[in-house]
Amino acid sequence: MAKKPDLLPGTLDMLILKTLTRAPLHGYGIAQHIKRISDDVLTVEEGSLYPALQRLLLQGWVKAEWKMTETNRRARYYTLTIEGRKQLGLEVSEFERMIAAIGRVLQDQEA
Amino acid sequence: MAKKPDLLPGTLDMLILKTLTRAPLHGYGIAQHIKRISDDVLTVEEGSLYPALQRLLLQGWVKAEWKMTETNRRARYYTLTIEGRKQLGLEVSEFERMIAAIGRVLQDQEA
DNA sequence: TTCTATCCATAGTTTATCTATATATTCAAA
DNA sequence: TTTGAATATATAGATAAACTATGGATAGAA
Repeated sequence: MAKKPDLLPGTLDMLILKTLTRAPLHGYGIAQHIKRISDDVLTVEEGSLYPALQRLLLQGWVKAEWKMTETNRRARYYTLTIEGRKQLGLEVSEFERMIAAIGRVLQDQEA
Repeated sequence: MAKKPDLLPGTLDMLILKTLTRAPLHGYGIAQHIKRISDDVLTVEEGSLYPALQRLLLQGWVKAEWKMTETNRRARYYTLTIEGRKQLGLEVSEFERMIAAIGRVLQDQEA
């Protein structure tokens, strides 16, 4: 039996960037937000999350800053950059183009 | 600049299985069909296609048979099995569940 | 004080896709 | 007639993303 994936591969960076359009947020909060808004369908494992955040930093799509949370915990807050916002737009367009194309294949009638 | 992917990772098996609901077909024809029906958005590279077909055979979701094409060429025709049809249903449900969840994240309003 | 939730991070594995390459045949064009 | 494009299969090796499994640390509640 094939196990259900936690994510659609290739969509994690987009989901993180989108989450950061609301406000700067730390990694743990990003993962929580994605899980909650998706009604528990999408789960971001730590082993996927932190490498993804490193990628985004390296690309200059987010910047990071250590701060204290409301509950007095040390956390690294990520903020979307201008380039990151642009990148999000590109990724969303491409994603929509892809799922529309997949939709055409899936809806193609047999017989 | 990130290169546009040819496919959304994780969706190829589903696309192949769906293509085979129409009629048995050889690998080359499957790739052509997906490309055509998707309006050239989805391109299945040979290095993705043939390993995918091996996976599907191994899982018992398709069976294969060598035949001659209409143009008198030797080709391996793949046929969807009962299990393959069932699997397709599962994969389509899961895919739709995922994209609906991603849609909720993407549509979440900032501000 | 012990457990749960919050928070970060990396090492190593797995898996899918892609690039590149190899082989072979048919048919049309030059 | 030979050359190239399209048809057809397949694998090896590289790349990249995600996952499993760890490890560490602190706050606050029970």
